[in-house]
Amino acid sequence: MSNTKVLPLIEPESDAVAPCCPPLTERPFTAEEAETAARMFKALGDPVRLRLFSAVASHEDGEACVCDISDVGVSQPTVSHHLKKLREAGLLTSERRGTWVYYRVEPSVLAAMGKLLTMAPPST
Amino acid sequence: MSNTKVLPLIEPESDAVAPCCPPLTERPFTAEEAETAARMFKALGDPVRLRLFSAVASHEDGEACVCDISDVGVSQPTVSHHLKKLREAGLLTSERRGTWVYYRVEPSVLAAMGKLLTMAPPST
DNA sequence: GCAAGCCATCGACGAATGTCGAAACAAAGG
DNA sequence: CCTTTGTTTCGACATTCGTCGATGGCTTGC
Repeated sequence: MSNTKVLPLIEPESDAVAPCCPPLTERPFTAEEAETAARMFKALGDPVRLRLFSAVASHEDGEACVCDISDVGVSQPTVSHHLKKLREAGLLTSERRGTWVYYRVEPSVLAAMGKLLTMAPPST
Repeated sequence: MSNTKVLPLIEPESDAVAPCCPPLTERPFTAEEAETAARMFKALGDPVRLRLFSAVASHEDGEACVCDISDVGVSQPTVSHHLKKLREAGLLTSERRGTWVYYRVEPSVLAAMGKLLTMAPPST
């Protein structure tokens, strides 16, 4: 058990994070842009996921143990399922430290989604 | 049944528009807040709807005829279905003028959703 | 090693969703 | 009127989604 490796923890899912699209108001989205952006919106389009995400985002140091945020009215497997969805959408990352697993928000994603929703400045 | 109440004319859909929630990062969302906010994110969580919304939002004067934005790769009834969903979520409004129906973005909603995604300012 | 606690995965189920073609509705023009 | 054109509604279908209980994998502590 010489499992001394420390950080092969970068998720393959993190490519969903990247800057994807201009503001929604700038020009009509292409099919590809829409596909990418919709994946992120969809991830936040469920009440339970939104509560979980908000719980992590507002928690101390921007990270939270699963055990701290599991009280959202659904079973434990369901919580785990939703956290996985949020991970796959690139909104959260997870890391195991000893007994517990900690989730953390990917800050660049919030910024990217925020920009999508900005109004275009009055063009001339 | 002297129902003299004055304003039953408000669309049932328009309540989804209102200021609903603090930034996601401020504190954990309540179940109610999550329900409201998730409805809006869900509406944008489909690629076709996102393209339609973007097409309207980026169109001249912020409004567009259905016939101008129907080229998103699905049948016309499906376009109509998605536009209805966006209306019900409070993101778009529609108005018939003669032969054509025009859709228009509800600007306050973009602002509200944008605020949800803002990072909390460093506390103290 | 073994029991206990935390978290993820599996398999199954009903409900919701996206899609279409056909049909209905509405306005405009002959 | 009747036809044409633009848009919505209806009915049906396959797929996806949210949920659960049961099970499995890790890590810690005895």
